[in-house]
Amino acid sequence: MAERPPTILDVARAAGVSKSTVSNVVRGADSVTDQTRLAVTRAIEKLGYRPNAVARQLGQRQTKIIGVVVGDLGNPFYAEMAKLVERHASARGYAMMFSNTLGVDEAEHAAVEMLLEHRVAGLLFLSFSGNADGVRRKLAGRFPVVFVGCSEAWADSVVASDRRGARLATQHLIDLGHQRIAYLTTPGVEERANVARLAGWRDAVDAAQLERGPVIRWNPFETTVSLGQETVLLEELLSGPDPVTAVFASNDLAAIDLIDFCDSVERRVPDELSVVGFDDVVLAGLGRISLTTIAQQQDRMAELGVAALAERIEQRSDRPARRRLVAVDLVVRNSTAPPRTRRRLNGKVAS
Amino acid sequence: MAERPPTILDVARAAGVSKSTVSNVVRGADSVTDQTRLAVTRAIEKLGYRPNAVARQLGQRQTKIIGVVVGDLGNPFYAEMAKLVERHASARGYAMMFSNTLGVDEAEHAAVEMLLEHRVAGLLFLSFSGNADGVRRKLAGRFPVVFVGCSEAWADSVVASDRRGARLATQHLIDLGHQRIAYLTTPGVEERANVARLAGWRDAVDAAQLERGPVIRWNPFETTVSLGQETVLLEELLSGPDPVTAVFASNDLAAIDLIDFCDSVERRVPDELSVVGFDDVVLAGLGRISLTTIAQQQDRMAELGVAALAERIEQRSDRPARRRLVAVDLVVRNSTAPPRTRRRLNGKVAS
DNA sequence: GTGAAAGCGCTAACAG
DNA sequence: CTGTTAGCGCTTTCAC
Repeated sequence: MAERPPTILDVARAAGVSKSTVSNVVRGADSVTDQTRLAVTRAIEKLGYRPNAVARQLGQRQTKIIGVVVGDLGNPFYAEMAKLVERHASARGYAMMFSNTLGVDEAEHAAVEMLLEHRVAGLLFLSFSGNADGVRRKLAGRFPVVFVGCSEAWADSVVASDRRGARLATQHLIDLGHQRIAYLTTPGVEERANVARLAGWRDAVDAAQLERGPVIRWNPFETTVSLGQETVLLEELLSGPDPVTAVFASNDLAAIDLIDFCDSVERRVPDELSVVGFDDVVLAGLGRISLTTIAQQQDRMAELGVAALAERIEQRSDRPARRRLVAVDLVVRNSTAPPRTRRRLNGKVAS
Repeated sequence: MAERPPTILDVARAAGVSKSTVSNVVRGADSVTDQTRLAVTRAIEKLGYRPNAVARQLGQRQTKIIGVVVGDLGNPFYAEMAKLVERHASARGYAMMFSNTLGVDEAEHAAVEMLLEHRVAGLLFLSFSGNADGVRRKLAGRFPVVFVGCSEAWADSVVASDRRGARLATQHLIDLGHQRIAYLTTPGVEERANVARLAGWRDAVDAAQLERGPVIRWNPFETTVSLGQETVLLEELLSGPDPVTAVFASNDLAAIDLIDFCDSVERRVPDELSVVGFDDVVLAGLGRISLTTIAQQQDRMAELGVAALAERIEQRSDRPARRRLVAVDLVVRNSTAPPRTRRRLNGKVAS
């Protein structure tokens, strides 16, 4: 199959002009007579010529590809993000190469390396393993890089106002009357985001002069959790003499897993436990889940991220790294309610 | 920033050998003395040389990139599929370029064109717009193509046993005692798959000598559905004198939307309506959703798809297109139950 | 406006 | 084993 595809030279011959002329019309240069342009165009049609991007890239010493590294495409938040980034990038004429790192440091390293070998014009990180000094050294200051939804001091980034969102979420619980509010995180949550959200939770709890509830690390496959050094049963934390009545989870998936757990031990949400998440993944809006959460403006973030990267690529400016914060919104649904009530807020809040 | 990166020539000079020798060690050719290999390796380290994949591709007239076209990365089923494909492809040394077509014909066309310009080694479709004759003509028989989770007669494909799965699902409902079983589909379901699943539903209903229930086309944003030419309220279909007691939905998302709808009109699932889906997306397994469904072996499909594509790419054989069927399994959860035997009064919905 | 010629960084025979 | 020599398909000066 596949006898070699026609080249610019074949077109030139067929149209009776030179290589360069064909090149000029293909690239839409203005300095071409309508007549020759027509002749060339016809030859292109006739031969079914398709420009070879690889050759172009080599000639220009520059590609129109942006490399996207993402931890887990299976996570709906990232999948959505990837899709949006693709949209904005392709609107600007960039193609994308993807690399899924599964959150493994090594894989991330290899992914970056592969992308660089392909001479992508820039790198967009949708997630970044904390421990990646090697990557920083390789890239910092020499290569267009932008972080979206995560951030590193050495490059541009676009992030949601994590801390503010966490404050919002926690304040919502406080407003409902909760006194003992826990913070819960799971593996697979971006570490920086985690830290910021924890801080926001602390801000709100402290500002209300409440005692801080426990900070829980939970692996959803298990029934125990880590509390500092200790390991205790998750179930016990939620009951006991002075039970937690509300939990702010570091992201929606964690929140949903928690709700699932509550269902399994017949602890009712929100009657007996209020839960709020972070991200507002599609899932959270389903009637059966109806999770109160903090919504990130994903499309806006993708847009800004791609714009920042494009700027770095096209202007090669050396301005210092810039960090853009994108606002977040509290979305109240049915996973939160005042503590220990029989009554329940009925009716869904759509927005 | 970025003074040009070192080339193979710089390395050659630094190591005191020729270009080709460097090339030989970079590609891991065996015909190199340990001594020169060492010298070259050191020079590479020292200069921070990174092979230029673009140049290699041009030289070899062949890339190690596979182009993946997908309709909607936001759909968890596709996102998962994309991730798995990436895994298997990168295990075989292929990089991936993605293109999200949003299900738009035109975008799909453009995506294919862009991927071809980049001279991807092969194309893997995760979804394919029915109307794409142009694409077929462009590709059929001349270019390595494989369809995964969808299929076209003119290329290799790997699909789940849609028809068999649909039979399984429907039979499950029949076994539970349902007599009036509807088939429901929504936009965004692959047309081929839809047809096959519809056929499987028909098979089972007919084999059980039941009257065929309605075939419903529903756009989840609306409260009405299409029934052949007619448009009726979805709610009416489910109540009325001879109500549907079970629905086989063409995929999980449709099923979940239906359940959501039922919740909103207080029609209880599974007590008053049994629902089964298709795909077994992660979502379906959540306690609160607990959807009975047909599980596809996504990882297996991704693996076979990538393998088939790799074979086409590497062997350039002209064997006829092959279609592989991957088995599916019924996963019974809590969205299905025996029908309630009592009859309803016209127009009155029991509370 | 159009053509000629010199790369881009690497691979791939083929000599030595 | 290593070096020499052509390309790969296109871009990009720079003459004409």
